[in-house]
Parts: sequence; structure tokens; C-alpha cells
Amino acid sequence: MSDDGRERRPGATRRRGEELVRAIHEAAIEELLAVGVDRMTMEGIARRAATAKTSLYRRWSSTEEILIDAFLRVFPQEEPSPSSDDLRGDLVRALRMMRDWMTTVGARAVAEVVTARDRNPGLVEAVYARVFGKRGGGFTQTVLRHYVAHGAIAPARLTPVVLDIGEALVVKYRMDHSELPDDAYIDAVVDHAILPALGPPPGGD
Amino acid sequence: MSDDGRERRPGATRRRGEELVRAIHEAAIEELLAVGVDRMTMEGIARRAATAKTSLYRRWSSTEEILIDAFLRVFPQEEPSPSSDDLRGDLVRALRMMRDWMTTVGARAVAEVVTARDRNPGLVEAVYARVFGKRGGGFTQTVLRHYVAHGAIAPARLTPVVLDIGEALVVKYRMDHSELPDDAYIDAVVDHAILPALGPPPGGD
DNA sequence: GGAATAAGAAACGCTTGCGTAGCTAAGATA
DNA sequence: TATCTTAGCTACGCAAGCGTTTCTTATTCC
Repeated sequence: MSDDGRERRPGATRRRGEELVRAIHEAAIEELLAVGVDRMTMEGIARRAATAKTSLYRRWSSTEEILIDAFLRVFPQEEPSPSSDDLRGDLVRALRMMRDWMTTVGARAVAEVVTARDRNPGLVEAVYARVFGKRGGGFTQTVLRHYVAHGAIAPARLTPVVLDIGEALVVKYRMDHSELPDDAYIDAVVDHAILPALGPPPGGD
Repeated sequence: MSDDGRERRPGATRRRGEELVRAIHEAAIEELLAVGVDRMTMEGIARRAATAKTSLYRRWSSTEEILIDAFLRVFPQEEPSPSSDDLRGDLVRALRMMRDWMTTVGARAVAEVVTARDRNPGLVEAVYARVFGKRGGGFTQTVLRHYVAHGAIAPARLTPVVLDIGEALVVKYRMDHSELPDDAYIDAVVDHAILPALGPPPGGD
């Protein structure tokens, strides 16, 4: 009931420029997660940023514009670094990394926006361009390419489908249940789906 | 601008009872697809059904209730019927069936509702219970179980992960691109992901 | 210090949806 | 035909968001 505001700071300094803009960006993401793309309002964002509506309209003219702007400066995406000679271990680590990433604000924002893609095409593009990386976050992708480069996987095996298996199963799990998969499920994804699709190593290890 | 109404029928008969209820249900689904879960309104549904707000409030007290009700009487879900001795063919057919199903109103409704799961848990349950079938629509599932029963697949291979591979990849494809996968992609899903996960047939065909 | 800049606050009329009430009239029932 | 049920319509006061205007007041810049 009293969750929508932000505390006033009576004697505090007045924000301007970059500082204010950043605060508004953060508020926009918060608003997105709280009420969904379709219910975002300028007044809501202003409330969350503890600023005046006027300050929003001075720079943007819709919630969508604010959001796109917000996406364009956020969410660094960690890359898995396949190091060892342990394909299975690296795949598991990559998918765990993806799972962790899915708990972040950025990832939840992606999910929020993608469903409403028909209603907000511009937003979806911004999100894919910046937050989600190229086509769905290459978590296992990085690992798989690494092992292909080192001759442990036959290059022909790395079709677009195969590159997506892990991510697809994790995303679907999250869709069906309301939690993220646990370690055992991730292990199973690697053992029952990804590794079989890779087939035997070319040289016969 | 004038898309939201429905034509009046001046001398026409006045709907009541079941007929009216069905019209309202349809209008609710339409409204869902048009504006999204989060922006549905009683007035919008009434407008679409060309009825009076009063007639809605006589039976339900929120858009969510109407939607749940609507879901509870809809969308027969076709089942793939694995017949021949053609595992690959049956899998391809099952996934094509899934793809076709995804173009229906019901499927789009699922997608609409699932993202906003945090905000509408009741809806999500109703949708999963009725529209989406048990946990994500058993398109390939039906096929796979059939072939296990006939000894063509080792039962141990049929883990929850494996049952989901095909559906997961199709869903992810639709998330990443804005179209549904074509036949070639479905073939690839079967050949590069599902079949490898099933391993060689137990008897050695 | 004084001027320029930009943020905060309040109010504007307008629109849309809320949930309810009062009434008219269509269609089923007797 | 008379009656009862139930659509359909209109209107209500209320709340929230719109986009804009006007004014005050912090900060920054010179």
C-alpha cells in the first residue's frame, strides 16, 4: 500500500544531470519488474525515482523511451571461461552461470519484455541488442566453440540446434516450474541432452 | 481508433445465458491477446463482447475470474498418434503439431499469462491445468512413451530432461526469433538433439 | 556575489477504468 | 396474456494517469 514511494530527503542535496538520470533509469527497471511492461506509467517511475514528472518529460516522452535508454547502459554479461580439459565440467559451470544470471534484474527484465514483443517491438530489440547478448546468451556456446577449436568436438556437430539445447532446457524449466533448476537438473541436462548430441570425440580421445 | 467496439445489432435478438457467457469468454481471450494480462479491464471485455458492464459484474468480479473461467472451457488439445514404425517421422510430426498449436489463440494466451506469473499465480495455474496440458504439452512425450512401450527405446533414456528437449528448443526458437521454426529446423531438432539423446535402440533393431 | 540553469512542486482539464445503482425492455415461463 | 427473469443502458462519484503550464528554489557557473 505504501510501497510505491521513495523516502524524501528533507535537507538533502538536489540531484541533477547524470546522477538524476541514473536514478531514473534504475527506477524504470524497478517499475518494469514491479508492474510489467504494459502497466508502466510516467508517474510511477517518477514516484520510484523520487523526482518530479516534469523531470522525466524534460528528457523522454514515454516510458518505453526511458526503458530503452535504461537498457542501453546496463547489465554487464559475464562470459564463461572454459579453461580445463573438462568439457562436462565446463558445460555444467556455464549452465550454472546462466542460472545465476537469470536471477538478476537484467534477466527478469528480458523475460518481462519478450512476451509482450508484439506490443513493444522496439523494446525487444533494445533488450536483445544489449541485455541478452546475441541471440539468447551464449553460455554453453562459448564452451562448445572452445572445445571445437581444440579438436575435442567434431565441428559438424555444432549446429544451431545443438548450441541452444542447454539454454532451451533451462529456460523451459523456468517456464514450467516457478523456480530455477537445481544442480541435479543441470547435470541431467548436460548428461542426457548436450553430451549425447555432441557424439564421440573425433580423434577417439 | 474505432477498433475496440463491436457492431450493435439494432433489431437483433438479445443474448442470454450460455450464449452470452460464451461470447464474454471469447471476448476475454481476445482482450488478453490484444492488450496483455496486465492491462485487461472489465470495460474492455464488455466492449469486445458488445454487452454491458453490468452483465459482467453479475457473474464475475474481476477480469482474472473471467479469464480463468474462459480457460476452463476451451482449447481442445490434439494428441499426436504414433502409429507407424517410424520414430523419427513421428517425432517430426509431433513437433510440427506443436508448432501449429502455437499459432492458436490458446497457445498465445499461455505465453501471455506465463511471463506475468508473479503477478497472477492463479491464472498461471488455470492455464497449466487446462490449456497447456500437464507441464508443457506432451507432444514428443506421447511419441517417446509409445516407442518405449514397444521396446524401441531403452526406458532409462526417458528422463524428464529428454522428454522436454524438443519442446524446449521450439519454444526457445520462438522466443529468440519472432516466427515459428520451419520444417528444416524441426528436422534438425529431431536429428541433432532428440535422437542422439535416445541412444541406440536396446535390442539393436 | 549575481545570473543562468535545471530540479521540484502543484495544479490544470482530460481521459479511462472502477464498482454500483436505477431504470427500461427483451425473452422465457406460466 | 400476464409475469418474472435478466440483458442493456445511463449515470454516478472516485481514483489514476496523461501531458502541460506556472511558479519556486537549489545548484552551478562566471
